[in-house]
Amino acid sequence: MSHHQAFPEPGHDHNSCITNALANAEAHCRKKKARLTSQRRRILEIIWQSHKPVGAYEILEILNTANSRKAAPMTIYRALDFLMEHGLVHRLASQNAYLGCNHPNVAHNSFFLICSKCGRAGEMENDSIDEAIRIGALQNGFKVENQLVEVEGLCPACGPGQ
Amino acid sequence: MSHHQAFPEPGHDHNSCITNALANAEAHCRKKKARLTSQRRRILEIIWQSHKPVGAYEILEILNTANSRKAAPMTIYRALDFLMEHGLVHRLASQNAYLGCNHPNVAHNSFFLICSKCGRAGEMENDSIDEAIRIGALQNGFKVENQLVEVEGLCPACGPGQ
DNA sequence: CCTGTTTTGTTATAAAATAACATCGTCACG
DNA sequence: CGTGACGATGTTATTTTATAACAAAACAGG
Repeated sequence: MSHHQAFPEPGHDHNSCITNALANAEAHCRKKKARLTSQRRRILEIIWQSHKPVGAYEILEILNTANSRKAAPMTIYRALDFLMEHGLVHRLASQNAYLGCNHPNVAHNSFFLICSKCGRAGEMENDSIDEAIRIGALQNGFKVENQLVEVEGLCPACGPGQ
Repeated sequence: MSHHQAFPEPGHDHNSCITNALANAEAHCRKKKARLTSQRRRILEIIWQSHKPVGAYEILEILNTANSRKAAPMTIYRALDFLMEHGLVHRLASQNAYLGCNHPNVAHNSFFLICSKCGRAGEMENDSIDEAIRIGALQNGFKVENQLVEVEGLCPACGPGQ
């Protein structure tokens, strides 16, 4: 059993995911003296409403249905920039969408698993993949700086067993 | 030494890359009874002008500077759809750009190496990476259908040795 | 309280991709 | 040699995603 599963159980207590993520974010930002303003916090909270990656304009719409003041796209992208800079959110290039990260403090190369059925996404870390990529690249004389791994398939809840 | 290098030498005969790629494309389409029309061929040729991934609108511009008839973006995207469908071109999600593939016939999971200095990109295949991803995913109860690996770093020509 | 910096607001625009429908070409079949 | 159907292209409009540029507000630190 790994220290954290990429995909939570379907019936899990998601409120605690949210609470947890926000608490980690608070702590992380306090330590880094970064300003997790209420707006940024709110947007992070929206991102954590589910385990599905969320598009910037989706976030915008959610924010604006809740608020009477109407925000512009820039607002979202600026918050996302901040959140990504501090590792609180990752961007999934294959989806143009954003996913919360609940362990911003730990340095990590992330791999993303995206369920083609339910749309949820999970993050994992894996030294073997890292290593295989590093070696594969090196065989081509290539020095890795940065890697992007996004895997589509079936999550535990949607997989063949179910 | 592998049967094909992801990155060609800086001084290589690039005309032969182009010729080669187009010939492979012709052959592949003939076999598959797919219609590599002159427009599609032309766009493939533009993509092969370098080993750098090219954006759709870049292609458009190149096409339109050459021609008096002005094409619309749709034209490019349709050609790209065709070319991707037949494995003649891959899309790099991290760049919103397209890269020619010179071995459309061989079934392959591609990994892409993208040089952060010169912008060139190379394709490689690697069973170890495949396998590491499959296993890593499986440890999270996830069944892989499809994977995306795009690695940024320094190519042989730009790397620390140079 | 002032002051410089960071954050947010606002408007406009760029960049990437798709939708919908009309027209044209080509090829197989009669 | 038609002709009819299907695939390819043309055309216009629109959607989706993201950034630029500058003004106003909020805030930390002295």
